[in-house]
Amino acid sequence: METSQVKVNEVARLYAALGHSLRLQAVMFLASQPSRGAYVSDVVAYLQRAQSTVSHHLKVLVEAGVLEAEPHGNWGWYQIVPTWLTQVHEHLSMFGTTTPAFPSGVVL
Amino acid sequence: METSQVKVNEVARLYAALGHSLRLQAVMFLASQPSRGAYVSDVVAYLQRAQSTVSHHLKVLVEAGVLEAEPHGNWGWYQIVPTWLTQVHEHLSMFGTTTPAFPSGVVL
DNA sequence: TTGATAAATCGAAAATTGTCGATGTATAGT
DNA sequence: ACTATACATCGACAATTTTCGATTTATCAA
Repeated sequence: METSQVKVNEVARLYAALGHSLRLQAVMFLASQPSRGAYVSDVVAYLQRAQSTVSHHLKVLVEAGVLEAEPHGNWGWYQIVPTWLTQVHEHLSMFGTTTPAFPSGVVL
Repeated sequence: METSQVKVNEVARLYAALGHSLRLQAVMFLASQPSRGAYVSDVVAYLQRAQSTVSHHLKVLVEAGVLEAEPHGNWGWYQIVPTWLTQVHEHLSMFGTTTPAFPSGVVL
């Protein structure tokens, strides 16, 4: 179905965002901060990559819904979206449902 | 550190494996089967892609630890690794969630 | 207003991934 | 042994992603 296909793409994008070691480390770094966020320059210092590279990855994480950006002055503040873990858990629960909506015709 | 770096790469590979709509659909399809597994030909019929393409994606999922392969005769049986959901939840718990480990209804 | 700083965006090269047809390999049935 | 079937693997091309330096934009401070 089209609607569930949209959801699949959405979830796949979420997993893909976490499916890169630099991005995963960035998320873990942000999650480890007491404020659950940090400035771009902090992430750059932590990941030891070019600033443009880090900006790119942070953008990917924002587009996937894992992070949210909140500029303070000309400092880029990024923090974990409070609900993203819940969303992941909800998505994972689909693997436990006994009767998902799949097209009929595929029979074992 | 190197040792935790290995773990990060491992987890990132797990997310990356799920971060492609075809592979995510394959996993959902297998999870929807009463036996939690299916033959390659069934997945091919479901995903409507070339057999070689499906084989490739199934291999990626096996290498990430999501699926396990078990040849029956010359039929390729693939099934969900019973513990992979647990692994994902374990990793997610490092982000400091208070969400229950398993949504209701999930059966491993 | 001028200069310095932080980060986003651009442009391009390198690396990785996705896709399919063709071929190879092993098994099952006759 | 021969044939058909199921799947893996190969080879090649296309598409996407990753990375960095350079540039641009915006903000702050003097």
